[in-house]
Amino acid sequence: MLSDWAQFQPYIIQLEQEGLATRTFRRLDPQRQGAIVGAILDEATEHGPAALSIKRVAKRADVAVGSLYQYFSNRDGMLQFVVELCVRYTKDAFEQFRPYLAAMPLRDALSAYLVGGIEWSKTQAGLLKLFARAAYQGDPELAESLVIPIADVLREMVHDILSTALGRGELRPDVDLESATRIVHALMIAAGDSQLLPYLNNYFQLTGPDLPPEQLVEALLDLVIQAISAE
Amino acid sequence: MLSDWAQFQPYIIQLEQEGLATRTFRRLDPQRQGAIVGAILDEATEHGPAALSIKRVAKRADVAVGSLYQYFSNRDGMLQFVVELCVRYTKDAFEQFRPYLAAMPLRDALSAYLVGGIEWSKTQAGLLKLFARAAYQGDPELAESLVIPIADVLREMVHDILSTALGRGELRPDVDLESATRIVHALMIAAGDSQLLPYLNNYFQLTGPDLPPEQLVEALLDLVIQAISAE
DNA sequence: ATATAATATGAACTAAGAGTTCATATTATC
DNA sequence: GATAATATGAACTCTTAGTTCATATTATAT
Repeated sequence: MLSDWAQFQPYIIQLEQEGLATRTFRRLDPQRQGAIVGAILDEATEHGPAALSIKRVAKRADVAVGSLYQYFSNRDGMLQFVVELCVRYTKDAFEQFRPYLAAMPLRDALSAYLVGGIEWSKTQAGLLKLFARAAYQGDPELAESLVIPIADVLREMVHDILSTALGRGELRPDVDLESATRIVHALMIAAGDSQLLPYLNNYFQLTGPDLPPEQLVEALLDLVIQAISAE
Repeated sequence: MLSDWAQFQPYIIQLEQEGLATRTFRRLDPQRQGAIVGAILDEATEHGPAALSIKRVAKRADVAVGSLYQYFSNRDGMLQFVVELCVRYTKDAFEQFRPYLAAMPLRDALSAYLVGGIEWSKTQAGLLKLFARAAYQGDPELAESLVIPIADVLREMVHDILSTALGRGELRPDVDLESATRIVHALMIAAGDSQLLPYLNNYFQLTGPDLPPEQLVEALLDLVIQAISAE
């Protein structure tokens, strides 16, 4: 279920104007809208967005296939709709937090970024989950329209956090900001995604019987701080 | 092309005895064997092992579909064959390097592990590439038979490297070995895979215009050393 | 040289699943 | 009560998968 569905309205209006969804879809009662978008997201994260199937989405949302064709032009249009919804909503959400995070002390900022990102992804919608699934799939089309735009925002946020910390003298003066940003960005992704998509932890093995998620986060922050912070 | 094909013979004999390949396949001339295994690996890393298609493999290896059924019982058997080949060969290869890596100074060991792992994966065969592709796909069956076994070996190697370094007093005495192992393991994976499967770098963004692979490796090692090494 | 076994081949079959359409039923609106 | 809007899912086409098997080819043995 998608909480606080109202906040998606502006995006839906915008996407209707761009022809990615029909008037009929916009005028749908919100519960049905939510069920449909939720079903698309769930399907896309389960099988990967490239294998998104209209028939499965219809069954999952408890809606007729024919109806989906009243809402979207076709399968690709449907996928494009959720992809755009995902990109815009996620970007805006992160942009909103950006100044607050940059203003926090380094460790608090990284912690809030990671923990907040995970929590947000879990509760708000499968949006960031969908994004992660797309990223690990390698579809060239989604790379351009989805993966790179959001990955850029995420990396820029880490960059912001680190560069303001550097400005405040919290970092060792000899750290290379660019490479540190990239490495921390990748670490945050690995830690976040192995909680969001548990099967990834089979590979990354970041958490385990001896190291529950909360403890991992602490250890991760300790390590990063130890590596780049002054003293 | 698979270099040094002879070294795979023992594995093929073993797998024949276990019924994963036929006598006919074992007696095939090596060039044909290599072409087939190469085609399977290429297909599996391109579309992901779960979507491995016999017809595409046949076309790629320039062999008739019917022939593949003389070599393997069916599609699943074919997949199981390469998966087992991958697991056993990769595990053995890493086990072989293990003592050497553990004996090296920390930074050299990590560097050799990462750079060597990448080079090995590129030249020897698509074996480790296939493994990485499987890991990012989330198929539960492959998780048990492929991802977890190899990921365990990789993590154990990092653990070995770090724990012997600790024994030699190269690490800060207060580092937590377990969490450090897991974090370094994940970092190595992210760095290695974003070179092996370039589309991953769209997400991890570890390398970029300002940071070519070689420089990233240096930066990564610097950061890890700074974080956990004594002084 | 001939007979026999081993191997190679790809057209043909079956089956599942995809995307899409559309005639019809239902609901809302005026 | 009439007209427009929306909902529906069976039916269609198409692609592609896995698999089989009758036949052709090649190797081996006598």
